[in-house]
Amino acid sequence: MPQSRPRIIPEATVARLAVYLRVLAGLADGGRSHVSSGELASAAGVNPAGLRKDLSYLGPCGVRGVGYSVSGLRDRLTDALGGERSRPCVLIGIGRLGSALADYAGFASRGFEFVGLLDTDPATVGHRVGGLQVRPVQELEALVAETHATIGVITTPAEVAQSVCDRLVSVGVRSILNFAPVALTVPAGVDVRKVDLSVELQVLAFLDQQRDGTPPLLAPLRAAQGVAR
Amino acid sequence: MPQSRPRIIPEATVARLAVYLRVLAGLADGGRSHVSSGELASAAGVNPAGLRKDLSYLGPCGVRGVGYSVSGLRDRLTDALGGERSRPCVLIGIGRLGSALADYAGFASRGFEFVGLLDTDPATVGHRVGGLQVRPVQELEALVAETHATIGVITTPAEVAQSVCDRLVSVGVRSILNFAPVALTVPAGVDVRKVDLSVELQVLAFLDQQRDGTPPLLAPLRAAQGVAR
DNA sequence: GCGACTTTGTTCAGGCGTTCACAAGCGGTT
DNA sequence: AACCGCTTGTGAACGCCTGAACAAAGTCGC
Ligand SMILES: NC(=O)c1ccc[n+]([C@@H]2O[C@H](COP(=O)([O-])OP(=O)(O)OC[C@H]3O[C@@H](n4cnc5c(N)ncnc54)[C@H](O)[C@@H]3O)[C@@H](O)[C@H]2O)c1
Ligand SMILES: NC(=O)c1ccc[n+]([C@@H]2O[C@H](COP(=O)([O-])OP(=O)(O)OC[C@H]3O[C@@H](n4cnc5c(N)ncnc54)[C@H](O)[C@@H]3O)[C@@H](O)[C@H]2O)c1
Repeated sequence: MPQSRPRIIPEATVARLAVYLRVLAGLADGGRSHVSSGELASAAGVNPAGLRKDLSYLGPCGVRGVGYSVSGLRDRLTDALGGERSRPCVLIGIGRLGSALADYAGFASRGFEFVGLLDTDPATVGHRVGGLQVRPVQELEALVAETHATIGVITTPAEVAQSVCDRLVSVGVRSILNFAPVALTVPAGVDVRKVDLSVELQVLAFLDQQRDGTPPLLAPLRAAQGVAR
Repeated sequence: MPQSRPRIIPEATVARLAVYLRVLAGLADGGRSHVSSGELASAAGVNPAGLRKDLSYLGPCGVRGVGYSVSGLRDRLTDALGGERSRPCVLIGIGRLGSALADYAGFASRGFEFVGLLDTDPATVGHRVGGLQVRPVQELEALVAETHATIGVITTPAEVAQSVCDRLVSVGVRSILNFAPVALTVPAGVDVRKVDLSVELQVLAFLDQQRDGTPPLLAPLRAAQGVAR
């Protein structure tokens, strides 16, 4: 009676589970059969105790005194994060960034497959990118209905991102990854994650200034471990 | 005697300040002179009270009963986040993703300027991308010394990311933005921020499954406001 | 078969971040 | 000049997450 699943998993933990899963995939390729929490944590760049806490949300999945079975834990994590089934995605805005994403092989290996590339630019529509032909954005609704895409990725200019988002939501897409520098408004029940590269650079600039300007009162204290977050 | 700065600013707040700054830039272009915390928060996709708390780290910068001066607040934020000075950046790995970043105009407008593009591939070296010529990666050390670059952006394959990172650190770069799916190890005093797109998709997949699988016990409760994080 | 060592799983405390609610302050109006 | 409404700034409570210490448990060696 494996009835220990119903525990809720914090979103921060989910993000780390995805990292562990990738590390485990690498270890499995390398032929390793077992790992300790310490080694896995080091490879993932986190605290060993935190890693064990994260894994404990899935119930016991290691063997005391030995560690974790690489393949066993990988399968468990795969399952917890949504199974192995392929997740069809649509990508809207096939410019420089969109093309890079469409071409990227690293998504397919995790089960994320682009089933539709959409753009308005007549010069772009019709081109093949990453094995797929770019289609006019007018076909968005039909394409989502046809392919049952569940994830929408927005790489259009910021001005049109909200309207694209609205169209995605209207045809049932409830998971959206947004690269445009705007805050999207969506109804409850729809999840949006935003990737904002300018903000990342700006935070680095701030930390840089803080380091040079006020060295005595650096906020907390960085772990001497030297492992980045 | 504007001596109220020494307060420390949480990193989460810094990231939001960068968002506010972008919204303010847009409002200034639109000719607005004042904004209320409510309007600004709505545009940034955050809670109004939280926004005011964020701004309070900079000391009082609004007028009660009126709101915030758009240009005044923008200047204050610009200053807090590292000033207006141009921040020279080097980009290593001019593949699909690297090219997209090098070509992007949105960074320069915030003061981030790429002063060096580096790659190993002989087929890529010499090409012009975004107004800059790609240089062989052997010149990394010389280029950083010459341009005084303070930020390094890594878009190489994961296998070589750590070695590239080490070289950047060895010549004094203390701010690194990493797109490769590995946890970089750096000495104390160096800041690394990681952008992991596979993880973002994986989190969306998890939320999707959670929604369909266990609707009754959704973790906290989503804000009815419908504003995404 | 037993003991000791290794590593997990969990509990506890501390810190951070977020949210709500209210008092203080300013402008406009009478 | 005083009042009223609007908006900021802040204090406090709450919840989440992180980091560390401890006990349970299984394996390996003898
Ligand atoms: N390129 C980067 O490195 C980078 C970095 C940070 C943020 N971004 C953001 O990502 C987004 C895309 O950036 P980019 O550099 O690829 O820009 P881009 O101009 O190269 O590409 C945008 C694409 O969207 C298409 N498009 C425009 N309107 C559309 C619509 N209504 N429906 C469908 N497609 C439409 C355009 O035809 C174009 O192909 C922008 O919002 C940008 O701010 C990009
Ligand atoms: N393209 C995407 O959408 C995407 C998405 C998520 C993550 N990533 C990650 O970003 C990184 C780059 O992705 P990409 O799609 O641009 O790959 P890519 O293969 O197109 O580009 C990588 C570039 O790095 C260069 N390179 C290799 N070794 C180098 C070295 N030692 N020094 C300098 N340059 C070197 C290569 O010549 C190539 O030009 C990868 O780590 C990838 O996992 C990419």
